[in-house]
Amino acid sequence: MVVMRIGRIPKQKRLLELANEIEHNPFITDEQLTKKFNVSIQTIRLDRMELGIPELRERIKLMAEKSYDKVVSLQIDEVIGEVVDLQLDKSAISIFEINEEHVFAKTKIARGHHIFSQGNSLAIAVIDDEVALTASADIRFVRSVKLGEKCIAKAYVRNDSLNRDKVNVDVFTYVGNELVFEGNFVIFRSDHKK
Amino acid sequence: MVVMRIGRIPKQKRLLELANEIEHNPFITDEQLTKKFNVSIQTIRLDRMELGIPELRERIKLMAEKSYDKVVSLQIDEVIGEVVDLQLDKSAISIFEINEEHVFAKTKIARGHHIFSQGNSLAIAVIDDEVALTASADIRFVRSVKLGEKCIAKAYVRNDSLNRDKVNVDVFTYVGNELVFEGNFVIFRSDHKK
DNA sequence: CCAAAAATTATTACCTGATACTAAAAGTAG
DNA sequence: CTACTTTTAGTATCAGGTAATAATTTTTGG
Repeated sequence: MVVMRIGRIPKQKRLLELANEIEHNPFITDEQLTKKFNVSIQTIRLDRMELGIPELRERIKLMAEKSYDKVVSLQIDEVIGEVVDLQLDKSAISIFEINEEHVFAKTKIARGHHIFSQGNSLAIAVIDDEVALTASADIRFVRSVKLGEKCIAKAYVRNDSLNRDKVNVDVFTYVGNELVFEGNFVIFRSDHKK
Repeated sequence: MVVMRIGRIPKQKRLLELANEIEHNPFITDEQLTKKFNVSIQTIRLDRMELGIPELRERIKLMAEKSYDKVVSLQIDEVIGEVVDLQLDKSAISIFEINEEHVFAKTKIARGHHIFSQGNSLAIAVIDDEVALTASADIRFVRSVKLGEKCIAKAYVRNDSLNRDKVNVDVFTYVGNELVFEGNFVIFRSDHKK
């Protein structure tokens, strides 16, 4: 068995530390790593091989590609959550999963505005109009939503409105069959073209 | 005056198209650009110089750094907007500037949920408690907010509440001295420790 | 203690996508 | 024709690597 003696840190430990170092500083070169670990550049490269960590240039390229995709997808998210059903001017359903970036670090409970955002953007999406803006809303958070839970929002357009420029949309959001949020949104529409 | 004859596109036009090409495909090499524009690689490089566009590797590095910063700052944003004044259990003020990612592409009007998010997170921040959650809210979007406008949200804790577990917070958001949003938030607090 | 195995270091050739610089050729205007 | 701009060509150099082969050092089993 291979057991390193004193004087230099053992290989296994170095591998762990190397992976860690690159993780939280992806912009470090092999050259700089040799100084950190007091080993030759070849050792660093063998280590990277073993760990399956690509070279600096590949790493930053991957990061850039990832963020580039994100920018594109950020412009796609006309709706917070994924619309699974849409009947214009009638009803709509969207699904939104709560993950780390949506919760309070301490409690792992979703921040209210994300739940609101899902409902609000669905209420906007269901309105078949060029320009639809939220005028006001009356909302209630029935119970808190936790990390990992899937929120299913259902929006219903109330057609009892007298005024054609204002539409009432009711939104109910569920986790499973438990109601977690409800809201009544008053939406302004620019001009109804149908 | 320099006016190019037929056969090749004029320099000024090429410069514009080059900037455009790199803008929406930052991962293109000078070599690939020579084929697109049918000029030598030196010309491409002179053009980049003139336009102040860095080389491929610099470009993707900048993108990666930007996204790396974003990941870090995403975890900092306990509050949407920048808190400029905070008197716990009394009042708070935050500033939030509307930029491209917050508006509808067509109209350049801010999506309602961002305005809501600023108000909601400020209402949470002003409550001096370990766990504070939004129970319900009654909100009104007074006028639409446009790209580039700075929203100043002011939150006031109403201390007329009988129930110590529920707190009412009023939020008024202004652009300049125009009211754009108002909301009354009912916040649940876990246990008041003072 | 000694030989085999493991780990590390050294060396060399090569790659991509550039910069920096010098020089020459081609096109264009007056 | 000539002054000027634009474009092309060529060379040297760089960073930050890959790939492969060999040599050296360290460790350990027995």
